[in-house]
Amino acid sequence: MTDKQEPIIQDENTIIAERRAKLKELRDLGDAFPNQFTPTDFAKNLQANFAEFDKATMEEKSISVIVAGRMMLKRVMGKASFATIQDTTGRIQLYVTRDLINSEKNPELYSQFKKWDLGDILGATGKLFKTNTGELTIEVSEIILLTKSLRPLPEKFHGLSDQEIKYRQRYVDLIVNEETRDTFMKRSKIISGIRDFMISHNFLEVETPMLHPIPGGASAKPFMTHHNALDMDMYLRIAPELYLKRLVVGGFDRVFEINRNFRNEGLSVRHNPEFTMMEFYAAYTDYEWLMDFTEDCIQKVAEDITGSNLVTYQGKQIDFSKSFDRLTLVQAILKYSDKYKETELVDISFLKQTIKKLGGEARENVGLGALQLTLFELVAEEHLWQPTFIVDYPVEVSPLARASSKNPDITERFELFIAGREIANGFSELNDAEDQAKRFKMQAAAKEAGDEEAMYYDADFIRALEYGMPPTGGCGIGIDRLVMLVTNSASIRDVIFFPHMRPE
RNA sequence: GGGGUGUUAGCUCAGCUGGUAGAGCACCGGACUUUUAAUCCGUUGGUCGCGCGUUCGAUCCGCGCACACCCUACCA
Repeated sequence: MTDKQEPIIQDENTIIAERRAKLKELRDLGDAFPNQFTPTDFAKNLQANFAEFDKATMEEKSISVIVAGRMMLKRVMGKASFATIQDTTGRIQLYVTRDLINSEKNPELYSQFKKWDLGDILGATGKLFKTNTGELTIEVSEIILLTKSLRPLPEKFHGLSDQEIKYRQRYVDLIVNEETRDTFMKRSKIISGIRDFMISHNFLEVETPMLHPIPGGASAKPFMTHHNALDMDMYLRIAPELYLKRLVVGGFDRVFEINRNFRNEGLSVRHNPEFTMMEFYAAYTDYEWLMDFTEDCIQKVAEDITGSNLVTYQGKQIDFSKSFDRLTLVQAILKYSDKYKETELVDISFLKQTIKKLGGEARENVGLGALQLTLFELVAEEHLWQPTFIVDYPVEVSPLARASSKNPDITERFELFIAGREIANGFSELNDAEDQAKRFKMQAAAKEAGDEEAMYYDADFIRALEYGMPPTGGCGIGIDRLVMLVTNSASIRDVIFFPHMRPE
C-alpha cells in the first residue's frame, strides 16, 4: 500500500467516503477533534429569554453568546449562510457570513464552513439578533468544527420512521426525532418523581441483589448464569420481593427499590425480557393502605408529567382525577359481561364450561378463585380502561400474600389495571413463617409436577420470617407500562432505550 | 410457538397481473449577504433483504430462509 492511496472501505457508500476525505483534510490541517470549547448558552434558555423582544430591542441589547451543537439544517446563500444547530435543550439558528468569520488567522474559514456537513458538531460565538421574520439568531463571529460526522443523518423533514432502525440505532432516533427525546425525558422525570414521592413518605431507597442463588418473589421463568469463582449457577432476579422483606425483618420499616427484573419469557408490545419495577414495602400497613398510597403516587406523577389529570392514551382518555374504582374479581366480571348470574360465578363446573367455551384453559385441579380469575381475564381485563383496583385474588395464585381473615381462600391482594393492562400488584404480606413454609412446599410440589414458573422453597427467607416480620403491605409498580401511559406510547420498546432484538 | 404484513439509493417513498429502476431530501459542482423543509441550474448514487425455482427475460410470480412490525399464546 502506498501513501497516496485513499483508504476506501468497499461496503460504505460515497457519502461516507466523501466525509472521510473531508476528515482527512481536517487532520492534515491540524487537530481534527479539538476539545477546548465550552458553551455557556443553551438554545431553550435563549429562545425563552428573548422571545418577547423585537429586532430593534435585540440590536440595542447586543448580547454575546457561546453555543455548541449538532448542525441539523444549513442554507448557504453565497457569502452568507444560515445554519440550525441542535444542543441538548433545543435548536437555535446561526447566521454565518464570510466577512465576519474570516480573519487574518484563517482567511479560508468561510469556504471551509461551506464544506461542513449536516450532523457535524460545531461551536459558535456571536451576537444575538432577530431576523426580518423574527427568528432569534446568532450572528456568528467565531465558529469551530468540533466533531466531524461521517454518517449522513436521515432526511431532515420526515426524520427517521423505520421502527427497526429507531430501536437498533437509538442514537440516530434521538438526534432526529424530538418525540423520542421527549418520551425519554418524561421517563426520567417519572422515575425521579416517584423517587421523590417515596422519599417524602419516609421510604428508604435500597438495592438488593440482581444475581440470585434461588429465583423468587414471582411466578416466572428466570435467566440462568454462572459465577466462575464460586462455581455456582445463579439466576437473574425475577423480583426483589424476598430480599426487600428480609430488610423489613431487619427493621427498615419502609423500603423501596427501582430496578430491573428479568423474565425469560416472550416479547410483545407490553413485555420486554428486562423491565423496570418499583417495589416498596411499608410495615404496619395493609393492602387497603397500599391502594390509597399507590393511587396518590400514580395520580401525582401523571399530573406532574402531563400537566393534567386527564391523559389521552391511544386515542382514549384516562381520568386520573377521580378516586380509582375498586372491584372484586366477581364484581368486575358482572360489570363487563351481562351474560352471567352471580350464583353461576361460584359454580365450579359452570365456570369450567364457560372458560372452555371462550377458548380459555381450565385445568382439572383448580379451585373456584383461580377459575374466577381466568374468566375475569377473558371477559373483563381489557375493558378496565379507567384506573381500577381489582381485589380478592385466590390464595392458590398468591403464594406470598396474606390470606383474608374473612375468607381463607382469598388473599388481601389487589392488582391495578389502567388501559386494560396490569400496572401494579400489591398485597398484605404473609408474615406467618409456618404458613409461608407450607405455601413454598406447595409451590415446590407444583414445580416437581412440571410447572416451570412455580416458586422454589427459599429456606433462608423462611428463617428470616421466623425472626418475625411486622404486618406489612408491599406493592410493585411496572414503570415501563406507566411510562407508556403517560407518554402515549403503543409499545414498551418505545419507552426502553435499547430494546432487545435479534442480531442484525 | 401459530397467523398476517413488510424489506427498493444514506433517509422518506413511488414503481402499471413480468421487458434488469424513479422522485424528494442528503451528497458533489455552479449562482445567491436575513433564509425558514431556502430557492434556481447541472451531476452522482442501487446485488430491488438473501437463496433456489418458473420464464427467452423476475423488483414484480412460486418455494425456502433472515430480520422487523402487528395479532395470538405464556407473562408484568
